[in-house]
Amino acid sequence: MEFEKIRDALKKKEGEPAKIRGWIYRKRSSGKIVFVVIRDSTGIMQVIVEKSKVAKEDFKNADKALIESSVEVEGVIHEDERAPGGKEIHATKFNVIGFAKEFPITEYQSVEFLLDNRHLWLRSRRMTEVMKLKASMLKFIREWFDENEFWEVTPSVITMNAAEGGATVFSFDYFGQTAYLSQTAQMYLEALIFSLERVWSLTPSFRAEKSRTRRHLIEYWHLEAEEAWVRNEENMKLQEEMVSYVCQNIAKRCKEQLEYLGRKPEDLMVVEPPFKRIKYKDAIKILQDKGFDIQWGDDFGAPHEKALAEGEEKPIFVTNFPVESKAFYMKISPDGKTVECADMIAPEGYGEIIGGSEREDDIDSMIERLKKDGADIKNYEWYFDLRRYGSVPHSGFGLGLERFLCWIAKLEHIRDATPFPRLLRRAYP
RNA sequence: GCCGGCGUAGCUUAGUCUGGUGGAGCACCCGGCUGUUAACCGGGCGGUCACCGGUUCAAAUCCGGUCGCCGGCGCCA
Repeated sequence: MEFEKIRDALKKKEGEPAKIRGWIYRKRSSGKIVFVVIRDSTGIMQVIVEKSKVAKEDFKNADKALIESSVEVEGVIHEDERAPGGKEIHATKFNVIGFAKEFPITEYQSVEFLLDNRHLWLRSRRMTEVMKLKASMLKFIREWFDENEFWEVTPSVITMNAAEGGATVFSFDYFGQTAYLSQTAQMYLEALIFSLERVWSLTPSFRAEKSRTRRHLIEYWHLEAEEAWVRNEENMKLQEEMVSYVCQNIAKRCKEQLEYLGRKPEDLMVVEPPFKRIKYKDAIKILQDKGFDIQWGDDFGAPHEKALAEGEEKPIFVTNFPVESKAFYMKISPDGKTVECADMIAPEGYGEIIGGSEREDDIDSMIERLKKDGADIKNYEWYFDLRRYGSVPHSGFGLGLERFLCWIAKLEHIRDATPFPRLLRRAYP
């Protein structure tokens, strides 16, 4: 008989044989009977080991094996309302594969301790459900891009182009030259649209910002797309369609994970196009009316984003930010003061999850803005070439995958949206 | 960079204000129990009170410094 997943064993009927393997999740013993709850990647199931029903050695091992020991179990299914899930296995064989030492993570846990023991905490139900949700998100994202004729591409993470609007970069020695860890794949994606037209990529991005908030990771997964022949308005349409597609599929197909994490599927089912669009200048007025001390030219902080999305069930777009507050590659609007950009702000205070824009095609304008940022123009020559050889209107956007997941999974801190978070003071384990 | 908080057993903590032999729960070990639900009952093991210095007859406790961590702001996705 083959091993089966706990999910499948739980579907079996009274009296059927079962054979599972996994890790001890909980254990209680009572003299001549041991209750062992086994965990595998699909769920948990209680196993009953009775002294009179198994080999002497098997009972002894079941009795002494500590939590997180790895085990193989054979037995018979019994329906019993006292068991979690309503079914349990009465063991005929109980084989310990790896005896666990005393597991450090117990009933009481602090944030710091769990981060120190992240490699073990990943086994928790909570982290497991979050990682499953993340995998599902990626699956639906791929589906959507595939159905909308985007090509997935694999740009480099090592780059010589340092600047993206003043955000701090990690630098390192590249055989005698200074190279950087990428903060965005955007410029490489722009190069690829001249053959593939619509491209997207998923890469790690690195920000050496000394940010210490629940919305920042030093290393995060950056989902970026770039589209030829697309202007800002259509760019927003693509974003809201993609985000809605992911939300609705998560709501329909990941109920178990959502329920465990406390996110109602209905919250995500309502996410559908179109999303509300607010121009920056109107957003400023709204914020002033709400009592914020903010004026034209100021960038939004977390409290501003939260206030703007207050009462919204769906994300909103804030468009047309002042030229000075955005990156050199964003196309300047006809008014000359703002750029053709849009930030997507998630509801419930989760903040900005997407930044996107139509791209500038005027080389002189870009050079002027780059110089203001103190960038070395010669590293951008290749990028200007893209405007010299058959330039087309084009747009793109970048989504912080962990921020998106934070909102979807209703997480309190972005560190839980990734298995090994890189934080300001922590890169171990 | 700025503001705030916390470091006591493997873990979670009481004790710090008001100085006088550091208590408990969990985990683990031993014993008991044939239906437990993060079981229960009895016993046991476990502490350089983050580190350095100062005050004092006496410091976990008061003072100064160092280190580590957490929360928030700013910046950003």
